[in-house]
Amino acid sequence: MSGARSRTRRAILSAAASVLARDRTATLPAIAEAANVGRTTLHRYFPDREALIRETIKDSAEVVSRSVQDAAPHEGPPLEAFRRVITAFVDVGDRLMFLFGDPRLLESRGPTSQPIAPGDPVLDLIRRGQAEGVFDPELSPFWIRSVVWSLVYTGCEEAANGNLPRHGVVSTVLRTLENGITRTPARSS
Amino acid sequence: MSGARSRTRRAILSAAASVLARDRTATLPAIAEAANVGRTTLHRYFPDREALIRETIKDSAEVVSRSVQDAAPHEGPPLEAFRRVITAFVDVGDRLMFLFGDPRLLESRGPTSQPIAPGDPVLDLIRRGQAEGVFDPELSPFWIRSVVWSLVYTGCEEAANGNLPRHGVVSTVLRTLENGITRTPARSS
DNA sequence: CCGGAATGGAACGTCAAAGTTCCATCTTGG
DNA sequence: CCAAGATGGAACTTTGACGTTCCATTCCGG
Repeated sequence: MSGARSRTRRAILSAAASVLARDRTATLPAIAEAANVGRTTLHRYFPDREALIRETIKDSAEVVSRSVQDAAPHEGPPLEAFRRVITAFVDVGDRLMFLFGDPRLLESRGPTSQPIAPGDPVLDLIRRGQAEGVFDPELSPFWIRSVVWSLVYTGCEEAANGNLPRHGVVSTVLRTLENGITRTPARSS
Repeated sequence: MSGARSRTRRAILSAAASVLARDRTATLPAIAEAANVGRTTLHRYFPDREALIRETIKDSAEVVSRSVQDAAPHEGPPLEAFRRVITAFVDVGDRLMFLFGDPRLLESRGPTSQPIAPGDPVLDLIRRGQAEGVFDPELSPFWIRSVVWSLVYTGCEEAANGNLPRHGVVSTVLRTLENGITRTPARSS
């Protein structure tokens, strides 16, 4: 694959994730325009809408997965690793909002498929945190993971709407995740 | 408006919220079938899709708002009132998932419109809780409200997917909201 | 500089959803 | 019981996205 093709393909996938994150009913022409390519070109790379969605999911999953791996979730104290992971998530907020914006997206593609992080390092991190007595052992690791996604998603949304400064997303999400919404009762860190 | 018309209208609005919550691209025939009415009847009540969506939002907002008011958020200790509100939210989970499932829904309808709870009692409750030293005063009330919606939504979703027992949603969401995901360090209740 | 690759635009056919009309049937209040 | 209202089904037109084809133009590596 030539350099041009590779570049065009990435541009389309990136634009698709971004546009579809905000409106999953976005038309193909709209996506093509966002990617600065003609509608014809889009069809040349992805025969139909279904293929585009499928490839965009795959690509976004890879981007997110790589971002998480770079955060080295299995190294260091759980809370610190956790902070790195959250930061990584926020950095790829667009892809995350695309992947989790549509509840049906991740279900409808293959049974028990785990598009995000095969062998999910985040789940491992959560379990490790519980084993070391840092995370609440009474909450299911799956629930905790859902909460993490949910709050990161909400943080990105608030930032997108201007209700929260970009740089404040990570700290706000982290504070909420660690303490909930109640006043912090001077805990032994 | 006769009794029959009123009943049919409610059935359509309820079905629309339920179906659209799971798939916002659902067709009108699908909604009509879910409401047990003919497609013709649906068009008789709502001229076009736009009108149906608009009225469904309005109706769902009223249902949620009434549910919150019944929870008496301004009475009693903030934490207890808060528990009642969360329970009320989960009870109308279908409507909530419809209202917040699409980020564009609440933005695109009227500028600065606050379809949910005009004069929002939930915000008042949050502010009261902060004033009384129960809720974290460093988090924005708007952020806290978003977190509440987000976690209730996630809880309903997990329940819908069978990952969480119906009756456990409220307690799990509450525990997470109050403590976050970290181990609870024997706090003075 | 050149030839193939890549792109964009225009035009066309296809198709499903949306919206409309008409009429037969059923329900219901008086 | 009866008439007005409410409903459902069938058939039709319209609309817009989708997918395809063809060709002119631009880009880029050799």
